[in-house]
Amino acid sequence: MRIATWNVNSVRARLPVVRQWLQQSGVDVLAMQETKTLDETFPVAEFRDMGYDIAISGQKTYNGVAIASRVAMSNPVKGWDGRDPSRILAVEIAGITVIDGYLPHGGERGDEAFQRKLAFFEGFRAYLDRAYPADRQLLLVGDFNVAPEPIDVWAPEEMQDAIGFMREERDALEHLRAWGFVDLFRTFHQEQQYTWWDYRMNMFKRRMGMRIDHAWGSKNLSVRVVDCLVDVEPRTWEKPSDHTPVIVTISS
DNA sequence: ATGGTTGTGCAACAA
Repeated sequence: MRIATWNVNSVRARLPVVRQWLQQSGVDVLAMQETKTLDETFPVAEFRDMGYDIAISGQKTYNGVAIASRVAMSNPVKGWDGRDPSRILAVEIAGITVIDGYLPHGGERGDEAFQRKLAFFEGFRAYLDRAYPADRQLLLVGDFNVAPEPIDVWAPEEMQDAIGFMREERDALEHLRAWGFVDLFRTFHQEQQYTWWDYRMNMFKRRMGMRIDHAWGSKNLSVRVVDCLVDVEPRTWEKPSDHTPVIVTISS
């Protein structure tokens, strides 16, 4: 089974690109972030036509998460403790709990949103401690808006104040990971690889990006994972998202 | 220091 995560930056604006990628990749599950639309205006029929059932937790204009699956999916849970329903969506698929997360961007140091970002990571970790036993088969995927290590950004020395690579953000990310997750991409690949490139300043063409989209497995899930890779291709297409998909392959 | 781009929705904000 293959499960992917992709910040699509508006599911309606991105429909042609998402359709093309789903058809050529043939992944079983796609967790999306920044769908930017209400559940009522989500293009459900378009996903059904491609053979995918859909779980949605959206809002107008901002945020929004959704999971498309062509294998049986059950027990959708929006948010954590009822909070942030447009950022967190969990479902059960083949005995695996898949959590789709769009973690806060946070802005610059000193912005109100920056402290809220750090508090989100702390609070969400505490929620995972309460909600899930450590032996659970758990897959946490999504746009975490933080790059973990120097290799995951294009200029680590000059980026100490860059959104997504500040010391406080990296510490918050590591604290969340320490629930018991394994960074699946880094387990299988040691090379530099980004998942997001700013639309501005030709950052993609200049190969200046960050690895801020992640797939993390609990111990008991990670032993079943046989690969995790980044598919850069859809970032080269017309009208792309600024992010590109990460794919996890799990042995049956 | 600012600007650069994209999406939503039609001005301004978020990323």
